[in-house]
Amino acid sequence: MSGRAFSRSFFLQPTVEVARQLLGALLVRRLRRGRRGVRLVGRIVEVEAYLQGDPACHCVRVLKDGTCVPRPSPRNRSMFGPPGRAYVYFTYGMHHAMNVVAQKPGTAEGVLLRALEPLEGIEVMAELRGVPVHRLRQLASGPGKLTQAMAIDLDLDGHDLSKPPLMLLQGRRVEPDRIGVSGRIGLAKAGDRPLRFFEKDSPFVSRKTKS
DNA sequence: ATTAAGATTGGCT
DNA sequence: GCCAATCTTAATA
Repeated sequence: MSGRAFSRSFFLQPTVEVARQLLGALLVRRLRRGRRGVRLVGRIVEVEAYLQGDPACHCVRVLKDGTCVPRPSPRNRSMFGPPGRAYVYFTYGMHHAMNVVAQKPGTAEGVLLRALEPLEGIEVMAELRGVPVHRLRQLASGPGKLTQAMAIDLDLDGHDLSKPPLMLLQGRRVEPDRIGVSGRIGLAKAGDRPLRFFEKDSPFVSRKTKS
């Protein structure tokens, strides 16, 4: 199960295209467990794109007249940085979520990783999640579950995803007719835009698909 | 300084 | 389906 990192130019494509093409890619986490090293691998099956001029994006401020302006802040600074890095944030007082940063520095767009198909290191993932090993579908079917299963937290904010201990590698491509599209989940604003992409057949995607 | 909302999850009805 | 948990961030004063 090898695979190579994505090129810089990959992340400079339109972010929606980056999102679609990240389906099928592998997220690989190297962890130290006591004296041993462990490798956790998941295949990306669900993502959402967050764009400039998008009221739902953390990097945008919505003015009274409805216009959106970039809003750099300590939390979202990774999104304004180089592409191919991680933007990890903490929310609801208990969950982390991870994005892959796209576009050149200064342009804050990214792809939220929402669900993985667990492939390797499943026992460790289950332990990190606090669920029985056989409950495969509960391991990473949601942005908060995914980060918990892969031991991703704020320490990895800004991390270059072409290097250990957290890598994004090319996998087998998901054919366009196998990709489902819907509105994004859990948003107060702009939830209607078709910016969520998922593998239609996968039992590992998160739940409610509004649309 | 104060406060409201949040790219969620899990448990309960 | 509904709601509490939990606390940081960002907006408002």
